[in-house]
Amino acid sequence: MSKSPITPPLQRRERRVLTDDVADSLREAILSGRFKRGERLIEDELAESLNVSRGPIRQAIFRLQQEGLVVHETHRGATVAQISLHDASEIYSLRKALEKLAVEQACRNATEADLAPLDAILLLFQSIPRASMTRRRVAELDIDFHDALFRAAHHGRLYRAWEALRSQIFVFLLLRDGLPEDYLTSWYQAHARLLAIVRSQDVPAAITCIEEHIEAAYGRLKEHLLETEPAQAG
Amino acid sequence: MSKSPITPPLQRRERRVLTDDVADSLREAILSGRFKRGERLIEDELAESLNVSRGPIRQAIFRLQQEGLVVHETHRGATVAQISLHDASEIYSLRKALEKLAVEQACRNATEADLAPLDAILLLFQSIPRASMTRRRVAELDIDFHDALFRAAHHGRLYRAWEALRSQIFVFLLLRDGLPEDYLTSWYQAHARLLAIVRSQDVPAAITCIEEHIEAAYGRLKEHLLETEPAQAG
DNA sequence: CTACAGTCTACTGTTAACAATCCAATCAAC
DNA sequence: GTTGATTGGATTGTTAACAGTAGACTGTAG
Repeated sequence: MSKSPITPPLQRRERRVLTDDVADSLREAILSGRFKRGERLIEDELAESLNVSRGPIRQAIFRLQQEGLVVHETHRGATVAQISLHDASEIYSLRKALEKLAVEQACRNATEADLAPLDAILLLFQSIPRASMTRRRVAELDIDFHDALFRAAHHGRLYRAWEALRSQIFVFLLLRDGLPEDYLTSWYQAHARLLAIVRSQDVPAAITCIEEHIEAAYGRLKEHLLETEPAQAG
Repeated sequence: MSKSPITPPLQRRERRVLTDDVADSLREAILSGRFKRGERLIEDELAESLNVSRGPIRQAIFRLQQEGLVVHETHRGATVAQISLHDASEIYSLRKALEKLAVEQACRNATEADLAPLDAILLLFQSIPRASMTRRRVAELDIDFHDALFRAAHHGRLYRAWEALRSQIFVFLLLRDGLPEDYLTSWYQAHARLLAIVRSQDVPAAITCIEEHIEAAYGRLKEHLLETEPAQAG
């Protein structure tokens, strides 16, 4: 029993492997727009440009497919995923179901240590001058906040389901160009309110709050998509 | 979990590749108990016994990891997943969230053609003599029923989230040994009722119904787990 | 007996060559 | 002009050999 008294601080260092690096590179390339939607991902090309063999490339592509960034068809290769209005509907309806469960579990299971990262993100948000705030920066903070929320739920399978949506949501957050002042203000207020409710462990209030939160986000996205690309109704 | 023999009309024939066969073999071996929980899966051994190289084996293992049947650690290999009470809690809480969304979407989107497979499964259930009914057979019909329900929701991402749980739920359904008469009766009634409500497109009723359905299943499972293995409270 | 260093083996991660498949271009037939 | 077969190049699926790591095993010292 007294084998190793100190467990939590030192975790087994997560070994990184080539596939991990490749997946990160490709993800970044897609999210930054260097690979355009619908573009083919050719294993040989990627292998050469990243200086690895095709093995890790294939595995990374498979992983990105799980994340919804890439579509893969047998013997036909992988392409960067296209998103339509229908995809947005799927993503946000599933997201709402997942986050409702997440806040419920977070209310019940989260310790103060779990919620600290959420505070930190809000603090970081406020510390950044509005002038130097970019769309991408807000998107990162947004994803990080919700990611921390899912972690706080202490629910491994729920977290993995969230991982399958996370990158796709990030894509949506990057879509809009402007960054109006009132958006930044309401962003902070909405997330601070959500965190306060979770901290108070009021499950019904938390569920209502997250529902409104997600629905509002979906509403803004839908409006934007209808404005810019009314054609593809998926 | 029987494969639907009817190919969907006018769709690109799904090309099968070695990885698919390997994944099926391994899944079957795990679900049938030939590979025991916690057992290591050694790539070379599997490759030799299945007469393929290690490439497809590795890919299949990653796929099974996604399904939650195996656990993989870098440089340490894959083992058959162990399930604890905590896992059961995760699986059923997530399942409830997913199925609530599924019935809601099914109420809204499902055509009569989508619901026909559900009728067929119930009919098939009744056509099998109680004497020749096995635990495994009921489990297959159960999974098939819910699988058809998820398909009827017409929600690709939701279906993929369900796929990540499906096999694990199947494992739970196989756990219990007996097959009491009243279980068979209530199984039929519960599923027939659920289908009727979905067909009537009464969303709130359907959600309530599926909640009770999943909670009842979880209750039975928990009771069983506490009886047989009260040690691992994981 | 316990603790620790060095070796050894079994296994996974990676690579590069080989085989099978798709797709577009070409051309013949109707 | 459209349909259907053919062929060649590009690209993915598969294999087998190579490289690196984790864990067990030995032996030694305290």
